[in-house]
Amino acid sequence: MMQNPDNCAVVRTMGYIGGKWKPIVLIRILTGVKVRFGKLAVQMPDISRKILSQQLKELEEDGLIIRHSYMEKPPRVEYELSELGKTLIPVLKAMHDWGAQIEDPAHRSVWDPVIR
Amino acid sequence: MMQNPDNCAVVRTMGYIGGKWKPIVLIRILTGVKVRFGKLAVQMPDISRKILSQQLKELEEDGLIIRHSYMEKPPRVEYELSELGKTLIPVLKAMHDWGAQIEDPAHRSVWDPVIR
DNA sequence: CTCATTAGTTACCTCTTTGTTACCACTAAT
DNA sequence: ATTAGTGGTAACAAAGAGGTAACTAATGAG
Repeated sequence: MMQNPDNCAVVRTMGYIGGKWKPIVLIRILTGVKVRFGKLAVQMPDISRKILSQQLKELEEDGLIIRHSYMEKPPRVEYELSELGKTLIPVLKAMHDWGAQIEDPAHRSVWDPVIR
Repeated sequence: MMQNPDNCAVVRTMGYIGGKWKPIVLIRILTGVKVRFGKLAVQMPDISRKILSQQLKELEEDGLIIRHSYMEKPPRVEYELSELGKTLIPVLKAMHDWGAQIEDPAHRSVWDPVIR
């Protein structure tokens, strides 16, 4: 009966999105359109490029996002949500809604223009 | 437009439940009944008592749970979900449902007998 | 008298996560 | 020749999370 955390569904979820930046990165990617690495980096100035690429790699290894690498010079890499990643949308939305309701910040959320 | 993570609703939510053990502890407490420290510790053998009391203190400081301390010897302390904590239930449920769906474990979830 | 009980706290240590800085390879444009 | 643009990586530093063992105090059991 959930003796160890590996059997706990919530812990499993945390294993996927529990990183410090994972949820934000996912939200930036779930717009549906493919996003380039550089664009993500500009949108999130507080996360260094190394950490960003590290988080993206982990998300890809976990099968939540898909990485498209076009062998061009200069390089072009695009990320998009996988089918598995899309199933996370309700979770991210619930987390967003709660955080938005706790303290009403004077800014437009990423969800508003995208998910409506 | 969400330049820094402090303005992001998802990051704010993670600040409340982002710890490794926070969601599990919350789920154990949300049964509605007051729970004693020792019972929680027994239910979650993988979390040390020190970390458990630390997480409980943080959850209390964040206003998610209420701590009832009866000045007895030996001490008796009971925890229950606060009103604010109850608003987290949909989030925890979403996280649970996703984790349960990813890989169907052969065990009964905490939700099943409690939330129906 | 001594031990067990309960819910911690404190000091000390390790392991993991996160962050900073510098650098690469290649092309096109200046 | 040099610079800008792209998507990174390697080496190192810092911060955070988590763990163990020892200690507290009043009462009741043996």
